[in-house]
Amino acid sequence: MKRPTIHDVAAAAGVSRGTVSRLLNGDKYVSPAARVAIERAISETGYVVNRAARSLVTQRTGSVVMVLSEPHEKLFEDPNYSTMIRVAIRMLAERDLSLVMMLAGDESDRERVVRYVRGGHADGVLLVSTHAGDPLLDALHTGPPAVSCGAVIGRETVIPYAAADDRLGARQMTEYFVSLGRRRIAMITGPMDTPGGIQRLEGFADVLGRKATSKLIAHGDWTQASGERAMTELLERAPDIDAVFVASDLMAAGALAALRAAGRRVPEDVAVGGFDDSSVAISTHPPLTTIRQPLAEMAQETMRLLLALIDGAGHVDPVILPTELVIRESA
Amino acid sequence: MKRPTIHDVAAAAGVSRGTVSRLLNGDKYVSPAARVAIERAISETGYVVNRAARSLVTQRTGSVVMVLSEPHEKLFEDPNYSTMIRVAIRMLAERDLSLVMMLAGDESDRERVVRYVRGGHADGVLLVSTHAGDPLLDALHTGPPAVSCGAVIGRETVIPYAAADDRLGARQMTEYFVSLGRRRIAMITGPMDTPGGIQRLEGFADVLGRKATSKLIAHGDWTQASGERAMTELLERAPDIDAVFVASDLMAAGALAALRAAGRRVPEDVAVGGFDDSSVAISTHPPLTTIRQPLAEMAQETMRLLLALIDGAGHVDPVILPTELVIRESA
DNA sequence: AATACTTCTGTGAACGTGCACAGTAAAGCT
DNA sequence: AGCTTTACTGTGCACGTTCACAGAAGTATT
Repeated sequence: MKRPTIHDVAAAAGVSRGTVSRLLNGDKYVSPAARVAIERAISETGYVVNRAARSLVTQRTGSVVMVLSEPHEKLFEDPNYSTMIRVAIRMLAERDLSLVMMLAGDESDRERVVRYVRGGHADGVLLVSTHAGDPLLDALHTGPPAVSCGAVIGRETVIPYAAADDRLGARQMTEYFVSLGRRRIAMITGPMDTPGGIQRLEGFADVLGRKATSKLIAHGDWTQASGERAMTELLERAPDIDAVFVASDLMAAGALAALRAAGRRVPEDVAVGGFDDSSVAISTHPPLTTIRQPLAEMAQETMRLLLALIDGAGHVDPVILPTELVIRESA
Repeated sequence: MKRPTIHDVAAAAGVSRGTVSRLLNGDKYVSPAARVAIERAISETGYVVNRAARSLVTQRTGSVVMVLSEPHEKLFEDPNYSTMIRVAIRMLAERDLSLVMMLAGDESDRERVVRYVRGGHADGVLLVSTHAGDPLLDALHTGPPAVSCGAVIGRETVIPYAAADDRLGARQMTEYFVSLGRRRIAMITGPMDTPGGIQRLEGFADVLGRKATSKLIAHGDWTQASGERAMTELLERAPDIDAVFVASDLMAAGALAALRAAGRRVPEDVAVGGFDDSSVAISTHPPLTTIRQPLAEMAQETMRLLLALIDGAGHVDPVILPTELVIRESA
């Protein structure tokens, strides 16, 4: 059996297509009598508007595409995405928009994304974890509005974003270490081509000044294994470390393992601070003292920016949200 | 500037729409000369086919919808989803299909999903973590093909699925405990309206027979907190427990915390076994001995089933994949 | 030489919708 | 009474594509 069209509804309600269309699109100028007749006809026939036909004439698609730019292997290690996805679906659904997901891990992926967006298949683009200098960015310059959750390095003024105040968070943790009387404070950073990588290090340096020597700084790539590696390295370079600020909880979990292997007690010998307040923070032993990022709000604000742009706002300002120190047992 | 249409391409190549359309849709009967002319015209104009227009006539949408049926709060605690999403995007992209995400946490969500699917906006439906008796299921009976990652209780014969052999996995872990000489083996299950909840308990009982008394069984809801609660409960009921099989790694992390709080050493006093081999398994202390589920393969097989059905296969058989014991330090 | 087949091409119709426009009837105003 | 305004309704066209069909040109078969 064929799906009912707007024609069928109109016939059942004894009006014309135009009137049904007006009701559907929230136009005024529909008489109360027509309104009830149409509403009844819709529920009787089980009519659902055909998005394809609508898109064809309105030049809008009713969907937003979320582009995940992580290389494939380590995609989704970060619980960050989950929140973003959930919030995006939710806020889009309210406006009857749907969320399409695409990967942009390698060149062919990126090409596909560009074709998709250029082809006018999305009303908006939601960038997640896009790295500096991603070739995608140039291609996206034209086309529907794009926003990012977390700043895109080098495009801060071009691509609106909502992000946590990474630098503030790093300062909060470092100051906390100082207040505890720790003297030799090290840091494990994220990749230096990500905002979190750069700004958390900046916050660390803000507090420690010249005491933040390169000997006390090691780099990771957000993975647990890299955290473990970096910690081992730090312990070799500076065995007298009494605190370490790790730029993510997952890496901190790795650092804990390395410290345990080296026979250091946490927090007695070495205080450990994480970042994110993700679910791993409470599954480690000891539970991690960390910096809470307001993930849900970040996602919400990102979506707010995108929706505003889709609605025709010419310009929107980035949003920076405060972080918060969460004290548990690792420091 | 307007986007080029198939007309523009045809004009640029000096042929008619029909010929371009034939080339695009892989039809034979396109002369070599026309072929090169069209291909050149496409790349010169930057033409991208308009999916809405195509959908309108083909009655296909070029997209598959993934329906996440978790209640909102605890959505995505499970890394399971991430793999499924990644694999789905990947396999769909190969066929130029896109993935749309929808939530079905509450009644209004479900209604939206039904409208969407009934409205013909998806060529296939991908169910994830759908609970027994979900009202969505009846509504989905008609419409495009639907499959599930993990069995849907009560619909095993109606909705094809790919899943891990939960029962086998549970047997593997329980037998391992027995082989270690453990005598008082307890279990923390998942919710009893999920396949993982039911079948992992069945496997446990398969091995222990009447020794699996209700005193030694507690129920959780997959969350870490519930694992901790259940463990505490078990310790009260049966203080002489020397092993516990926990139906998920996340709950096992909770159980570890409870054991630590009770002063039991792991694995010396109590051996702990998890299930999933998710990322938390290596971030706990001690790292969890667990049952590996082949998540990626499960996702792949699920997609294979769905794609086969979309291609017109009338019937496909469920796929059950073997699990594997991963020995770490908790048992 | 006539016929049939193969390979290729162009054309018109249809898919279901929104929108501009024309039109109607009633009410309000001068 | 005539004119303008308001509230509402119906109609034709366009959106960009695929598909069925008709037909042309060349080749093989009788």
